[in-house]
Amino acid sequence: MKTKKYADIIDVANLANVSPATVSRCFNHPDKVRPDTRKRIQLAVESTGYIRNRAAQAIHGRRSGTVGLIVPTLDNAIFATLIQAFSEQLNASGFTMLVATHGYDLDREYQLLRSLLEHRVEGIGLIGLDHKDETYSLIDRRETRSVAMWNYHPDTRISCVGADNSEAGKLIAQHVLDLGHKRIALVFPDTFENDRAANRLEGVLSIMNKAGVQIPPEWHLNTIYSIKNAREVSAPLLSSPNRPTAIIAGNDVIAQGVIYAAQSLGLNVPTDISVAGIGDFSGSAHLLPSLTTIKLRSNKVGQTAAIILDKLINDSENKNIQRVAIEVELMKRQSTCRLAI
Amino acid sequence: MKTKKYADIIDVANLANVSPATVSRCFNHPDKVRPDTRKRIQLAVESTGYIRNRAAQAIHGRRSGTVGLIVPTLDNAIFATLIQAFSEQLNASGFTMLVATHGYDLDREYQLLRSLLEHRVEGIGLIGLDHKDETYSLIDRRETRSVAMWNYHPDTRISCVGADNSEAGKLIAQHVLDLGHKRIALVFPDTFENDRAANRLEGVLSIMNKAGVQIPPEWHLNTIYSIKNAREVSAPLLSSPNRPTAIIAGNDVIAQGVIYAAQSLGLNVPTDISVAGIGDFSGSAHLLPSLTTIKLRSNKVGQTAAIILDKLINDSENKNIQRVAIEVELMKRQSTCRLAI
DNA sequence: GTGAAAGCGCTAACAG
DNA sequence: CTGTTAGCGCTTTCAC
Repeated sequence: MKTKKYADIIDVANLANVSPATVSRCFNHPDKVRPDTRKRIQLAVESTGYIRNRAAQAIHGRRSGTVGLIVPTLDNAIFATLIQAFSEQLNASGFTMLVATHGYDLDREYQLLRSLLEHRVEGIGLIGLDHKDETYSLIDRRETRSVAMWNYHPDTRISCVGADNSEAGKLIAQHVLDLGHKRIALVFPDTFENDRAANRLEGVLSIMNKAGVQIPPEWHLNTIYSIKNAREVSAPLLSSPNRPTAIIAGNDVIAQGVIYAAQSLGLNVPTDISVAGIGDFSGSAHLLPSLTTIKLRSNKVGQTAAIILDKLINDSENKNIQRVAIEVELMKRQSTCRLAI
Repeated sequence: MKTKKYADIIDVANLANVSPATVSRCFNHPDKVRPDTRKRIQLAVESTGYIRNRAAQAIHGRRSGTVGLIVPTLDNAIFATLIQAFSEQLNASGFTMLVATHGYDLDREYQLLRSLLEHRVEGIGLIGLDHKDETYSLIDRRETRSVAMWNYHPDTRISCVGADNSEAGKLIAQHVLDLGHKRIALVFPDTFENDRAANRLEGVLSIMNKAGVQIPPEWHLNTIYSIKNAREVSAPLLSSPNRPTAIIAGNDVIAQGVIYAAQSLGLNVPTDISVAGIGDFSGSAHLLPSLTTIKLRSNKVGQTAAIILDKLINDSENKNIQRVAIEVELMKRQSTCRLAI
């Protein structure tokens, strides 16, 4: 004797006096089932406590109803907004999101992609454009719909949507130059396997170069994404008698650390030193002083990416690579000011 | 003629000159397959580009290899650390995490639970202890291994691991009282469908009561989780001539908003007004002034929860409800000080 | 240690 | 509109 634990589609069918096929149809093509039959099935579902088995659905090579997302880390305000928007938009299209984090290890990213593919995700969201060749080939080979978020680039192997980080770097650099600064320092995260930071830096440097402004190597500081580290790393620079008049930080968290370093050394931001960030994180507008930065609209990036992915998955037509640049915008606020003469 | 797109277990079997059954065994019980056979299969897997189909596995009522996580939102530093730790520990046990967000809507949470169950997750992580009765019954009915994170309580329907938020409230309240304050205001988020905030508030109030300190209703402010809103909401209170000498905020983000409100009104924190938070978010130690708060160790909560869930899933023995309280700790920092006489 | 065969729960034709 | 039939890709008894 077999004791089934949970109701399956057959139990529902029996109770509703229809065939399993009809029950199945009722879920997948409700319009093809007569309303009263539908109601009977609905009732049977409730009274049996039946819960569909997506796995059994997915086996037909059909929809698994999941989309994978691979991010470096969740423990970071940086991606939070992005992921939230991505996830919400995806949910609205009926997908459930499988998330995995690789901790900035691209080998791990490849492994995670394989693992998500085992779950037969219908699409993949990635962060950035810097991925292993294996990762790209696997995506190609399985023809996995995919979209890279965060970074826009006109020439990519997969669809992408993101801010033009190079443009962001240029904008903030130009702003600082426009204020008359020439003695400028940089506090950036490591650009290794982090193309966002690399692009921003490249943007900043290109504008500096064009303006003929040199940044001495010892004024190009390296930090991790942490207020604490940024603060520690920039303190020596700020306490030097020969300090810069402006600092451009690789992102807002770093900028916040720099501001704290300055303030605890008794420097006024911005009159003693201007500080600019990139990212416009939630909260940046409400710091004291409020932070001049570049708005990246990460929620729009996440949402747009989800829409593109949905289209890639559902429109058998539009299989071409889509590339969307989300505008960046200079947010002039209190932490930067014109250089006193 | 059938054109299969991707290699399946049969292709692998043919290439390796074994039966599909052996290939399957090779994945699931490698020790039951001779090493050289195993190697041959391994080779065939690589050359065919075969990727296992978890869905087909899951259909046998066996492991889906996924665990579900339902959180109110991802767009919030509050849960980021927790989720990251949970996810990492889960990954270490070989699970992939399915994440869904309900935006603080508990009806939606129930729907998401159903949806995750459709994917046959092997376990569920939830935030908080406040859930619909349907949610709890569904978990019971399907005997879903589950763990509630964030909040500890000695009497729960499912396993839980979290900080004792009531204790956190008590600790911070006692600290403020110990500093001699009697004119104390509260800035808290809405406690509706948010048991963490409710427990913290209850802890604070119980200590206040015990000490005979009354908090006038107009000094009990309500805000959402945002620096901006907290700042706006607390400004009127702070600019009143008859202002409190200390403010306890429902969490660190709110506390930061309160501090900014005070500072932009020209008040010194802590000499003019003490401000305390709860949570010890990353960054709180590096604010200016650094924030006195209660450390909640959310990474430990997430990690412990994942370990418990893994145990619940894999140890057929230990099916009892587990409850773990993660210690809270007062972090005395610069934003509070003894009341000047 | 390995293969053959019988499903797992569901869905997509195809009839009716 | 609904039922019948034939699998999807894999795992698991049972033999061998």
